[in-house]
Amino acid sequence: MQNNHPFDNAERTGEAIHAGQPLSSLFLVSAAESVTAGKAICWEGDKAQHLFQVEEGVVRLHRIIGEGRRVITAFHFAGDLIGASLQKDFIFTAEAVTECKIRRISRKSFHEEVARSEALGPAYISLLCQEAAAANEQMVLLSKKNAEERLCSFIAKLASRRNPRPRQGLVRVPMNRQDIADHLGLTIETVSRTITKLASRNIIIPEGRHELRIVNLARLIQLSGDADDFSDDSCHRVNLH
Amino acid sequence: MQNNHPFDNAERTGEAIHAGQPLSSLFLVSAAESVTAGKAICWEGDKAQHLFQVEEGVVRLHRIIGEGRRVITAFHFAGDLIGASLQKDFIFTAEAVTECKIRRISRKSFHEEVARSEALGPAYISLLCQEAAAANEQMVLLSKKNAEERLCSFIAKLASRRNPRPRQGLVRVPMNRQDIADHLGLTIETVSRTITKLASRNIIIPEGRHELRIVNLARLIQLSGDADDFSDDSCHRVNLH
DNA sequence: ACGGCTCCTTGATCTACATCAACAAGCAGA
DNA sequence: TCTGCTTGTTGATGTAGATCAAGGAGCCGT
Repeated sequence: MQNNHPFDNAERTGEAIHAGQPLSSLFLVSAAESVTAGKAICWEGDKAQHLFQVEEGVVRLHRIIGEGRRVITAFHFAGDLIGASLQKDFIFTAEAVTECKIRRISRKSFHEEVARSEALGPAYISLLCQEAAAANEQMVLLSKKNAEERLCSFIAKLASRRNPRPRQGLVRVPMNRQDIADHLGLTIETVSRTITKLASRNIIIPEGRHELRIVNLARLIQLSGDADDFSDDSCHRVNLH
Repeated sequence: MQNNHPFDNAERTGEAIHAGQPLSSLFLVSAAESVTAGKAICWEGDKAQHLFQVEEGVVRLHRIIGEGRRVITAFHFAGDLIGASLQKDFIFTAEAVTECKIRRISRKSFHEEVARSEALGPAYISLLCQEAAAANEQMVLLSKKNAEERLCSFIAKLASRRNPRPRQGLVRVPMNRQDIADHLGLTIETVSRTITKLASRNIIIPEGRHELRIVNLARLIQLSGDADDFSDDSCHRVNLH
């Protein structure tokens, strides 16, 4: 669909993703399923009978509210679980951003296995806590950051993730502008303009639609607005208030 | 501080809050502590050595990002736990909105007890899932709802919660306008104007600073924009896209 | 290599909400 | 009851980002 280089977009995993993640082993009992880019994996409102693991590729989770407003609450990459924090129904629709390989396990056996094993319970809880922390970050972003800060936060997060191409500051951006916009609470035009502006300031260089070269990571992080940064004039403004 | 009628603001609980919530029992070993309105219970960045339970009153969780921008990620009411979804450090500052009574338990014993008991594990996981769902709702609100929808969502949620005054549609609003603004990603002025507008349309009637009479709950919910509402013309617009 | 897609960029204009600025309403303390 | 302080309301104006509109760039199938 929007995926021109399936092999480039797909994040390689091998069995690497199953190394540090005890929960991953649960998914190995089932065969990997291929999902074409753009296709749904599960639907908001359906009974959440399975959990999924992304083995290869990128997945977006979204919700629609009246009049076709779409919110992408999260992207999931190779190794990530989908549906861990659900109780009954899916509260999001999951769709493949790129060509994906996923595995699934029934919610029932998942919980049985977690109950059975010593190690799995803590791993599961830890995962839920990480999701909570991510959700918190996103709330802060959506609540108080401006367009530039949102983009910088997003790009910095993409860059910090083990990217499949370890080449000099080159970050893969598997999702299209509309996905980014719907994740950051902006429009496609604002995303585009902001990227252009960051490029003109020589912080990043777009290389095609799906790659960004990070020229100045330190500045990018600074501009992301999570600032433990009291180096410049921001101090003064704090004191003013 | 901003609490003029301490007895009215405080949510009564007795032992009622410990009924349906297995995790609550863990907190009964410690004595209840009183917290004056406006005082902090824990600080962002500190080691999260305790979990808290609100026994009486209302607590706000917030984070500050550069230049004094404050985001209130959640309010917690009688019966709610604070810090359940943390791993190491507090990622928020918790402050009493009203005069509060809280109990605490060390993170260590909490996890020991959860590991020990059959019933506690699932209750804990269930709590984490509920928090995740709430965080998702908030992301949608902050990402795509306009000021009116945000206010209506907020008021409807307040109303749906067992309010201490069961009188005809009268909802207590313990927090001040600034708190509401920082929770909804708006300014104090916009909150004020939007309430005035809803009042002029006879959907709510403000009674003093800390109470709202809900005149038309159905309309309020409609306006909150979570619309499973395909009754009116919204259908057409969906089809257009 | 040529239409015909879809996705992206750029420019012009509009608008919801923020910001700035009074002022009013409560309440607290003398 | 008056005085002062904090919180909330209302109005005037400004602006970041949305919306509207028009190309341009990359990719696909033929």
